[in-house]
Amino acid sequence: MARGKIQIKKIENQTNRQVTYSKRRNGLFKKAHELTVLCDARVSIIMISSTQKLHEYISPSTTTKQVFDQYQKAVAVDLWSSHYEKMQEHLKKLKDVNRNLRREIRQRMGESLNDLGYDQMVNLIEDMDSSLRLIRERKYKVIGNQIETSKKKLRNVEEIHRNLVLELDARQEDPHYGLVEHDGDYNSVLGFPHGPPPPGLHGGRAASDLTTFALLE
Amino acid sequence: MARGKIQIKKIENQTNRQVTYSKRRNGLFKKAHELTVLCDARVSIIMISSTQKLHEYISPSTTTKQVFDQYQKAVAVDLWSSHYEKMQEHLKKLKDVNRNLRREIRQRMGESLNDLGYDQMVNLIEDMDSSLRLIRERKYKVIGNQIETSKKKLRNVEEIHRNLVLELDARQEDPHYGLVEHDGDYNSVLGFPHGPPPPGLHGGRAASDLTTFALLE
DNA sequence: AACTATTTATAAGA
DNA sequence: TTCTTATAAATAGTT
Repeated sequence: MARGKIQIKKIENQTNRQVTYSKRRNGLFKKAHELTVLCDARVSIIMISSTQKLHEYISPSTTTKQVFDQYQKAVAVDLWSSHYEKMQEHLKKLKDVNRNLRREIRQRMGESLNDLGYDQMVNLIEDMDSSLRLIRERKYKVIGNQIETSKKKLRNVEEIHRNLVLELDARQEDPHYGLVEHDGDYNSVLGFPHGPPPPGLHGGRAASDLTTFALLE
Repeated sequence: MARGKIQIKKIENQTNRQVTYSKRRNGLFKKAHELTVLCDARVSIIMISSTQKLHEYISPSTTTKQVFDQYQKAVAVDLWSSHYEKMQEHLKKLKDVNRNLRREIRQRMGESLNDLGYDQMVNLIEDMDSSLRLIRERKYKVIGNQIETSKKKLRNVEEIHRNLVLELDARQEDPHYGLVEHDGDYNSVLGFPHGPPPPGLHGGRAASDLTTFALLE
């Protein structure tokens, strides 16, 4: 309507469209407000842009809800229920599921058994028995892993100990053998972070096979 | 806006107001429609005149209800603020509880055991063991009850049998003893609804102690 | 409902 | 987004 007439058809340029939307939205809201004041009317405008953004105008003399209610009375359409009802339904379903889950747990804990028929009870026992077997298996596996880990650590400690002894022997024969400065700390690596090292392990300096440490992890 | 500027304030002249309302309403709807087309937007306008007449514009691409639903989703928090938020919270809590319950059941079924520490696993096993004992106890009790019931039934049957035998003996001595018409059906009462009566039980007529039947239930 | 002088809205450009 | 401005569109008051 200015600097050239325009056709009323979709503006393809995204930016242009956005700008026009913003400008005309303001224009529309201004007109709506003038109408509200001049004619003592109530106006509700809700707009959703092509980017799904929502804007609204509502006459100061009322609320959107009031206008909606009036509209409902006139058109006999229920505008409010759908949202609320869906939520209520969802809530109810969740509560049901919840109740059932609780009951199942109670039964698995030996309560509320009156709800169960004899056959169901037999099934439950079978199920729990096999579950228990599974869990016990798992427990044994965990124990086994722990033992395995302990054994590995022990083997490593023994290995290091053997090396140290060999080294010591070598040094007693030749005091200059393999003398290298090194501040590695066996204790923390071997799982003795603060306590004294076990007998036979004199930590502090080491010149021997460092690849051993990689195996420790 | 033509032939003289006007103040934006209520038009007191009733007729004038009505005319302006009509003109500007058309203007507003036209603008709304242009906006709809130019910017690919959706617009809903509801107007209520000072005489309580209702007019609406809705973009052809949608329905008033759709726009309302969208509006509700966007601003529901403002409209039924506390209620809606509480519901949302409740829903969330229920979902959480639900998730935990499911996890517990899964663990009790020997799944998702990675989530459990060793001690927790030991506790679970203890718990399930004692639960299993409870359920087995219950099962044995049910079995016991069933046996008890069967025994009672058997005793009753024997009792009735004895009475019949006594009665028969009495009648053989005196053919007129206790002769009374009666169509009671022992079989259904004693748990033989359709099959033949067991040997020694000749159902059909009975003249003796009817209080026995009350005990059968 | 039509007319039209004038105000207002706004498209395009910055 | 905001400002500018030439021009299109809306409309107040009149008929």
